[in-house]
Amino acid sequence: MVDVARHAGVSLKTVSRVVNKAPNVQQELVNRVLAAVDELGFRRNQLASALRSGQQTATVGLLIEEIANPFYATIAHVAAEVAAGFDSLLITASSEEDPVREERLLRDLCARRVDGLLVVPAGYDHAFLKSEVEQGIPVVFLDRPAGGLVADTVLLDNRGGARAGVEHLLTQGHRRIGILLDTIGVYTMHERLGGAQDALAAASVPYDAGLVRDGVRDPVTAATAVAEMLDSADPPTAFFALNNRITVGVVQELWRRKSQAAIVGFDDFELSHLMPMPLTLIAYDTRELARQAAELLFARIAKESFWPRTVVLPTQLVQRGLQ
Amino acid sequence: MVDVARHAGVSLKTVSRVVNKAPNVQQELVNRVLAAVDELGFRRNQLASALRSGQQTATVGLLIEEIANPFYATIAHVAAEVAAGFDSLLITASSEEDPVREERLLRDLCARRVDGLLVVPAGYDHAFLKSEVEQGIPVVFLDRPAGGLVADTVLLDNRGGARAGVEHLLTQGHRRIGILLDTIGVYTMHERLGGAQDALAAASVPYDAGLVRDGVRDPVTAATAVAEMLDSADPPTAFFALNNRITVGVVQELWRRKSQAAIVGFDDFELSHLMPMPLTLIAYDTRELARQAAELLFARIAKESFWPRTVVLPTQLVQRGLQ
DNA sequence: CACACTCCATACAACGTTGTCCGTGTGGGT
DNA sequence: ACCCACACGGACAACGTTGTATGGAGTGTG
Repeated sequence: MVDVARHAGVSLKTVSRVVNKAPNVQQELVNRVLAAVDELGFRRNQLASALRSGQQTATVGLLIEEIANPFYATIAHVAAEVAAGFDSLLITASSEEDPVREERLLRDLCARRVDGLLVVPAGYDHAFLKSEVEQGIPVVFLDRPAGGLVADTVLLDNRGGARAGVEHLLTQGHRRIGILLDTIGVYTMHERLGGAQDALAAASVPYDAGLVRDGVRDPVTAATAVAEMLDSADPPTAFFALNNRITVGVVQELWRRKSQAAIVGFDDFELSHLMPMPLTLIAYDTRELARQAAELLFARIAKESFWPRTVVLPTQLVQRGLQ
Repeated sequence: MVDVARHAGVSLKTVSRVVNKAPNVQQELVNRVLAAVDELGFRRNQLASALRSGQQTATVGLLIEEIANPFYATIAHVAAEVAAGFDSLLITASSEEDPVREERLLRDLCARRVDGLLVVPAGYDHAFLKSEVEQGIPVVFLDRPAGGLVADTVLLDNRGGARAGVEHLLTQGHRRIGILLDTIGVYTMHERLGGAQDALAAASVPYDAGLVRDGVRDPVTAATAVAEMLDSADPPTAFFALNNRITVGVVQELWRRKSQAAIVGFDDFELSHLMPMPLTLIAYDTRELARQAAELLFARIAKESFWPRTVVLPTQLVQRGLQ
């Protein structure tokens, strides 16, 4: 800035005024300064600026599990969109479902003095964020609730959606329903399984733990699990897949052996309508999930104070696949 | 830090030494300081740290078109992985194919003093980055080359891949091949179309501009274009889709009308093997593309000096879809 | 001609941290 | 008793920017 001032023949302070679009500067000087800025290729140092003038880094942290997953990619997209509306950029970090990594990344983001945090929790204890929150960094959790911390949260109606999905199978006469899920420890999986159990109980269908498989991490293990269950003595006539990767695996195996078993899956996915068999899916608006969370965060950043909110978004039963 | 020093009964300087893991500090003092850090919830201010000690923000900028697109999501994932290996975080920004937005975002990233930039260009002129590069911010371009700037670049063999794809159709006897592409102005599209023309010319098949449709932005317009071409007087017997969104649209329309036309598509995609008809796809290793670019960038950041490199990665013809 | 007002220069401190230099005390080796 | 390395404190400047304060030149007003 000193160079720019010299080059434009004005004072350092005037350059600062121009760069910050402060009023009370003659148009001619503004032009001279801008010309000098252009000529010297000057860019104001955001670090120094943020350091000096209180705390506005115009940067927001987003912590997700894995950016390659379309669900989180959508969240990142919407969050970036909302952030852009507030002239902010997004630092996206992936915890890979590892609570240790999660804590390290969140601390790092705080050290960078981001204006706020959007977090899809991987761990169960976020008490370590308490001091940061007290020091004024707003945090909004989405998709999963925080542990040991009262904070704004935006969730999906996992339980209600799962219940509706299983009810759909029950009204079609299915009584033996294979249920496939990823890690039971993850909040969403736990809730969805709970919803399925609710539906079974409401219809007085006994809950058979032998029909439930957990640790189904990807399409391949899902296909294997389906094969085993279908080859058992009393096979299921329908499957409930608790996420879209599992749904894909189930489709693959059922199609391979031309099975007529029904499928209900949690999560819609991009090419679901091109799948070779009818699917009933529990869909929801991922964009809306992210939008609400991001806007909540920026409301907090703008110092709007209100009690921590928890928003729960509805799900919807839809029919997909080639008929 | 002053508070921490007081609380631990040591000097400010010693706290700095401990926080920076400098040698020559007694273990007992280290423990006292760390205890005080923990108790007061102190986090070193990265901004101030980076400002003072030269330039190491441990942050890298990634500019892509759109994070919701799985191709870019994969790039973001790998870039973040590599960055994590260097204890860095990623600021991801989406240009949405808008050169104006691109320039604004890149300037913003430079103002934040990122250690380096990974850029998938949207515009054609990146001369404005020259001064930044001279000031020491390394830039690596990927998937598309930069305009008006000599810099490290990692590309795919778009032309060779497209040529191989069309050659595949030609050897199967197809002579009328419908070609569908997105904006011709985009580098990748231009190269792929060029490769297709190369193949046609090599086989002495006349190039019929009536068989080429551009401006095919999504699956729906692709399906419409396919319908129109099939309903024309002399319909194509095969289609070459220049990206995966177009491929999906072609599949949809061909399946709807039970057409036997052949498909070759550029880009593989996640559920391609579950598509209801055989597809020949030009696949490539997106992860490798991103990995090479990211590692090139960090090599530059580590001040390894060598002539700007251009790396071109091969493509591969693969068979997909339910047979 | 005194007065207020605008526009700007100059000077200085501060944001939180780190590099440098110097000074001091301690313990170990000759 | 000597020297020396080591561990630490204290003081200060600096990174690039912005907020505050002060004063001066120029313009317009009564």
